[in-house]
Amino acid sequence: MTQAVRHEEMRARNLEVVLGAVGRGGPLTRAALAEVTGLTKSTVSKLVGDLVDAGLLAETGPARAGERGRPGVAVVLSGARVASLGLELNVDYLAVRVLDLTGGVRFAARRERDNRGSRPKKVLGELQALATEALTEAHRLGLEVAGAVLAVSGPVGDGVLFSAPNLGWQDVRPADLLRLPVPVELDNEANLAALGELWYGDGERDFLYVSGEIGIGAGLVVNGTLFAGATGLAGELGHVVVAPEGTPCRCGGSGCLETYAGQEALLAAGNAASVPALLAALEGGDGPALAACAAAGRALGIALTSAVNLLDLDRIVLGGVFTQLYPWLSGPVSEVLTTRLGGLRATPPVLTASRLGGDAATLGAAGRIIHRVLADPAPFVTRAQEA
Amino acid sequence: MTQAVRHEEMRARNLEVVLGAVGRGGPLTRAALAEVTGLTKSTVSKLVGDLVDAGLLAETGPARAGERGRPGVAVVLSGARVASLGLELNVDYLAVRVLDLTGGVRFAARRERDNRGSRPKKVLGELQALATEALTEAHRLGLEVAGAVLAVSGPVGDGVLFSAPNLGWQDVRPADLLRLPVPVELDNEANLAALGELWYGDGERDFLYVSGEIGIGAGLVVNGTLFAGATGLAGELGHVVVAPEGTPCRCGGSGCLETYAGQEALLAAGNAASVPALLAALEGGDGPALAACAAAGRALGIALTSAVNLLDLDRIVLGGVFTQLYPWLSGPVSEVLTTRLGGLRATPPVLTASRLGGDAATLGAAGRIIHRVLADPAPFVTRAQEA
DNA sequence: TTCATTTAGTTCACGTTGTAGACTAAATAT
DNA sequence: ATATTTAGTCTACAACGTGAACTAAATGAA
Repeated sequence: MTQAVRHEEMRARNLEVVLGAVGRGGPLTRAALAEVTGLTKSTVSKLVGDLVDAGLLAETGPARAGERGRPGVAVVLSGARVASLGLELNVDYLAVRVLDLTGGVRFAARRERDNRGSRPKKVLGELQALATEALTEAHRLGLEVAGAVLAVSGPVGDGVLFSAPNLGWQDVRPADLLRLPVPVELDNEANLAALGELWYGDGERDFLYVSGEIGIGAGLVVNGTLFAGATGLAGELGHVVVAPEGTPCRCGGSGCLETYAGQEALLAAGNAASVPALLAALEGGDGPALAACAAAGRALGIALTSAVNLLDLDRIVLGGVFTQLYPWLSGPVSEVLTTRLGGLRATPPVLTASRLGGDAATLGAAGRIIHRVLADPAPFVTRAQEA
Repeated sequence: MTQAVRHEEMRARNLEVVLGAVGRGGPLTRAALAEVTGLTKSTVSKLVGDLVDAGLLAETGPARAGERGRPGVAVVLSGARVASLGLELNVDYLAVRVLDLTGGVRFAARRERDNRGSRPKKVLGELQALATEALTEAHRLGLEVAGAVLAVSGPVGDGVLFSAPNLGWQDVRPADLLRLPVPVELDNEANLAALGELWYGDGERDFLYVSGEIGIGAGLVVNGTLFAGATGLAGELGHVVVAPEGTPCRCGGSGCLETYAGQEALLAAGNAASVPALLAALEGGDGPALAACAAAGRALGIALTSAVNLLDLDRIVLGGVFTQLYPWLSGPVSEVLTTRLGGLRATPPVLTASRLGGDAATLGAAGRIIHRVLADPAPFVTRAQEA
């Protein structure tokens, strides 16, 4: 239901409109903002003034020199006040990242460590230490950290990580074990990585981000918005059926994509002990490794065919392990997509490797808080007091 | 991008808030509306007055008799002014329906006729005649028809019906051949039927509506909103892969759901010449017919498993031919869903037959216009003139 | 150099809309 | 009959955006 609009909400919405226009349109003068937003110059002036006072916008030098007329003063997003904390808990590493309002990385750290089989308390304790470092640094830089988001691999709902196949965890509430002075939210790694690609990638607004790890997840972005389904569990690409009578899967079904293109299946089929080993074998032209990738690619192509038909996808971004395997996967995947979708779609979907690689999840996690501030700056803005 | 909010938009939004609250909350007094919306009594009074003057709300008799205090006057949606026209072009029939703001059916007609192979011009000419009847009747009832929406089976975009497998049409612009005094929009039958179930069904706000015809389409409703994908082509359930090395499909792929559960496959496997014949055979316990349905059900179950994993579905509504075949399909479909999803979801999705049956599409088509008026009533409301 | 022209930004009286609380209206309870 | 309670209206007021006048700061022409 739409909420009632009072004067306060009108102002809040217009603050957002101005801030958003600057965020998208680069440096803009007040006059240009009036043009773009449809508000009058007076209104824009007031709003910009308040946003500058709040530390969300900053004036740059005079713009547009050399032309006739008084040059305007352009404003840009200011990274001086608000920041956010992105956290990632992966099988092989822990990562944190502090982002300011402009998308600038103010702090980033990553600790390689094997979390397989470790107890939640221990792993989250280490993450807490890392996060505290990040918060300390943010504080030293004079930044107000508006919140934190933690990315985990596995289905998430209501603050609970239902299961983490790669860690062997079940029904964990990370926020309870992660005592931080800022509120911590939890979300799925694939969803957050998709948002990372959306906000800090190449500017595409419609795509499916596929995260290949032990499990295979996906995050769907449509018109610049994440689609998470009714309860936030959408994107379980790993259990899309690729062969109804195929290999049994831990989910209870059989022939799920995961049993053909999941990390474990890939390594087993490629006779490799680890992903680096598999990569080395592939680069060395090793037969089983190449065959394993080709088979995984075809399976992925079939699952993606179903996904394209259901979700209407024009662009697919391969992330996680698939980013590194992209040179060996893209051929078979594209081939399957092209043959199977030729009769239905004018052009097959564009396939690319993730541009952000392993940074996507922390960028998306931190970006989520940043974009919440951009979408509703009012709480950070004090009404200008008429002297 | 959010648009700037001026006083006019503030008022427009609040008109919507009040109208929407009445639409959802049944008869409500001004006092109750103030409570519900968070607006003050004075504001609500003004807005309600204008909406009543506009013919969008109507006062009913005094509410809440027998209690202490002055009884309030409840208002309800008024069906007296605005109406809309829903049109459906199906293989076997043409249908029209006039709906008023309350969802009341003011006119409905359906002409059975076999449109297979007919030229677009001829079929749409007949539809135009039927639609004109409907508009005449609406006019006689004093209703202002705000618009019309036409439901067709097949992928649609930008007013173009790209292909209609059941009719043998390609790249038709129905609105051009359908000269009516109201603007005509075009949309996919599965999407519109899904909206019909949402607005005039049993009030569920999250479900996948599956339309089984010659092709198999689907409309996804999440949180009361239709999900149509980036270009409006989402929901092509018929070409979800059910068996990668299976029966070749007209789409260029093979093993698509359509080749197992599409109407043609069903009739062929069941040795029946038509759907009524198949139904008769099923009721008579005919072996091949029963086997055909069971096989189609299993295939549908596999495709829906993929859909549930990708879209996070809690509820699936079977429409089109599947509604009539529901007694024979639900068993195998449920069984497959339960086994294959058991390890992933707490409860398997609820499976039901469409409640509206063949009426869903025209209801959704007409409802689309109605809900557009409900979502933005301002154009219909004249500012009250202070005498 | 001077001044017209052009564009940017600010100021202020005003219009529109929602607010708060007093006021009127219409019912039941005592 | 009168107090009490709830509904709805009325009116002075406040919040916010508007529009036009005004000031500021640049270029270009005389």
